[in-house]
Amino acid sequence: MGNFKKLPDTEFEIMKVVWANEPPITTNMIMEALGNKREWKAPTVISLMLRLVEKGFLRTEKNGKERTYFPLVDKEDYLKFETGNFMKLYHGNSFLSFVNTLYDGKQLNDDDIEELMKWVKERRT
Amino acid sequence: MGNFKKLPDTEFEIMKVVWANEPPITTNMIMEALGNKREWKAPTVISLMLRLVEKGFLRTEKNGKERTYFPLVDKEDYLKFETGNFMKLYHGNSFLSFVNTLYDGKQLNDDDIEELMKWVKERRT
DNA sequence: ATACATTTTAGACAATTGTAAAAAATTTTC
DNA sequence: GAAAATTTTTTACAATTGTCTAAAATGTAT
Repeated sequence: MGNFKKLPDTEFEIMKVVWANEPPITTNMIMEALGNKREWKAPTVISLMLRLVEKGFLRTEKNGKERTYFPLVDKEDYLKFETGNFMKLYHGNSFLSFVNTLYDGKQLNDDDIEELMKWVKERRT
Repeated sequence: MGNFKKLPDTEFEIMKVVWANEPPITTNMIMEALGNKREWKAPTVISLMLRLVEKGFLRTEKNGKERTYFPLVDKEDYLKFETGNFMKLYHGNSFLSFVNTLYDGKQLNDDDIEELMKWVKERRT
């Protein structure tokens, strides 16, 4: 669980692929998954994975010439961390400030609110 | 209006103080406002302000030995930008993903939800 | 075994960020 | 108006991030 440090964008992007796939993860999985988004050369990917290992987000094993990776951090836990961070930093932990900003920025539509109402009702059982 | 680039933490911290005060802003205002949080030397603050000028977030004037600064970007606009960014990057723009994460992380309590309901009702006039 | 293909390692480099010492400019005070 | 005080300018430097080239390691096909 918690007590992370924020990941740089590229490392987080790698983690998203890691979380979306069944371990063991290979460099190739990453490169294929990001194929069109990122035109990374193999050493780029490998060096990012290495940094993630150093930071404790992945562990790695060597099998023959290949290297495989396994996540050590849960997506949910990391998202909680980032989300809490964000709320504190940009909205002083005010949920309403967040909602208003989203709404003003037209990122929150009636469907979202509908869904939300459902969520609230369910939660109130 | 929009089209910003994300500010580094320290620069954003400066901007928060800028936004919270009536311009013209001086280096001293910043240093006092952050006094306990940040033990910055004067040149540190000045160099951060300079970077903000270069990035188009502030403009500056020289009056005698002092220099004063004025915001060129609205807090609301910048928050919209950061918030949109965040939602895309960490929640794939799903409001429910966000709410669930907050809730699981115990950053969202019943009062928040109460407030939110009020907000929704008002908005529906 | 040899040459080829694939993957990793090592090392590097420029841009950005966080921070400030030393030097210069300007104002205040005696 | 010279010395002291304040503020800015210049310059710098280490850590981090984004990216890769060249070299080494290992596996595969002949």
